[in-house]
Amino acid sequence: MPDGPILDRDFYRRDAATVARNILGCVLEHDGCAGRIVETEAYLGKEDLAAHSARGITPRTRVIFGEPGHAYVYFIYGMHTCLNLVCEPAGTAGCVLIRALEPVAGIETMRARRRKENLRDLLSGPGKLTQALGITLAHNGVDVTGGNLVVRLGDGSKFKIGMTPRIGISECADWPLRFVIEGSPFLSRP
DNA sequence: GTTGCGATAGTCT
DNA sequence: GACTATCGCAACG
Repeated sequence: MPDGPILDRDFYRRDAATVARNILGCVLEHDGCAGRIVETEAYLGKEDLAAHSARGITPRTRVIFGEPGHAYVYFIYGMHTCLNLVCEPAGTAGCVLIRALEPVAGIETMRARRRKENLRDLLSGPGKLTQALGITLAHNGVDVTGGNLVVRLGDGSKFKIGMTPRIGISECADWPLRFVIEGSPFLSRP
């Protein structure tokens, strides 16, 4: 299992694009399953019309405006859940969508949950990784700086960061806020 | 390997 | 009542 230090709240108390870039290579861990973060997207506050927080605080978006270092989990397309990490100081909206991971630990459990054998089918998409790790709507609002859902610092290995437009949105579709570990075989899309 | 489409339900207008 | 920050499978080449 990974043993790096858990990222603290100050790590998340910055703008979403900075956190999205800096969290690449870190390890997301939940209940014995873990994966290295290889793909993220930043969602900003008010001027980012693609963000759920763009139209202010609602029952659903409340946690995005809260303390950084918490999980924002939402339900989409009638069958999938996606995991975000809340950034920016309390009162300011901003979050990072975790889009893809490289399998690190708990691989047999993840295979069983996904009903797929191939490592590249386990965590290569926002809906897939929540299913593989066992993350549900019950995790909405939980603290990720301590508990059974945490992010740890990576092993320090070097990689090249790529920037592209975000996937699956129509507003602000040309903003380069998707960050990837270039060349990783575990991305949701190259 | 690539493209196209249907499934399915919460959230907001 | 419209619209999704998606996925998997079927039909092609």
